Amino acid sequence: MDGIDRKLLGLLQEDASRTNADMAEEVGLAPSSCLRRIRRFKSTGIIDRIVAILNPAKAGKGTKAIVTVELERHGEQHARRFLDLVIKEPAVMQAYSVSGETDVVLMVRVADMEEFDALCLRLFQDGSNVARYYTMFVIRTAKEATAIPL
Amino acid sequence: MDGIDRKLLGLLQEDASRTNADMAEEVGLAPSSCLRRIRRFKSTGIIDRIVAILNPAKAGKGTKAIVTVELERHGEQHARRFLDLVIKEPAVMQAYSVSGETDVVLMVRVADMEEFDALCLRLFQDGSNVARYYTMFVIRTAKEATAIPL
DNA sequence: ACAACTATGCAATAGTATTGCATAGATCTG
DNA sequence: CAGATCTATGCAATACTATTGCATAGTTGT
Repeated sequence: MDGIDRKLLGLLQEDASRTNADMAEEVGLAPSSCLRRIRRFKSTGIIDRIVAILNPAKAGKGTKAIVTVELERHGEQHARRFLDLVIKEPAVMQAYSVSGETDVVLMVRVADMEEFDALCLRLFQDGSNVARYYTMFVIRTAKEATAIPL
Repeated sequence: MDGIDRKLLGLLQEDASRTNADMAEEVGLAPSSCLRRIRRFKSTGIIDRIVAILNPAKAGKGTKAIVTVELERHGEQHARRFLDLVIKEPAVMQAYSVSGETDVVLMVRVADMEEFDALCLRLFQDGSNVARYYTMFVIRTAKEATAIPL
């Protein structure tokens, strides 16, 4: 993992649709050498996957909410049961167990309030082990990057 | 935007490194027709970009934190000034103005606590208009998708 | 019912990734 | 320190893939 590797990963995190020859020139390598490094990234798992990032508004999912959840019963078993429930929902894009006041944080993408309401009914119904939940609706997205700093 | 479009966008959100011919067969189109649809996604902006998603741990940024921020002085001018400050930090991957108890939510990726500490010193110093901030460290990532449900 | 527009498939072409091979550099070993 | 081993590199040939022109079929609007 040298400077060229970091530069390449940076380029790929910004735009993975560029041609290999193009990126090779930018980092100062021959196309074949460049390609072999990129392939190594994939085989070692540093690059997890190559994906298309959609524009949320144009994809009809313009509403984003951050939901913090306080569980009723804590402990491994109960926590896992709730998480297993939420990760099945496509609208729940991220789900984290966290330290602090609450136990779980969910990042949710929906079309509108109606869809959000329906989701909450499914996730926070009686028996889903949720004591309370707090919703923060995203008013403005100042930054939404996928690139990890290197 | 028909069923084939949604199927294609789904495939591209999962794996954008597949060959066009491959995906064309899966959705039941000729390669040329499939390619034209994908190109249209890009030109209309439904597809924002194609990127490499890195494995955070293997990229040396294994620590993630969700930071909620309460501003000292509210209002457009002051809020924007703080956001302009935070979006410059590569470690701040997402930054949102939100409704609710706090004003801003940051999603932060760092290597370790030392790096997090240094970041906080830069972001929450005197004069940055922050009244309080609350940090939730991610203990377990149950789900971290980039795909928007269609 | 006709015209205009759009999407499709085929086949030829252009562009790009991929591989084998010889070489240079780095690292290890006795 | 010399020799051996391993790894990365560049070049050039090859294989693969995207891309385009064109004729056709389907759809929409008047």
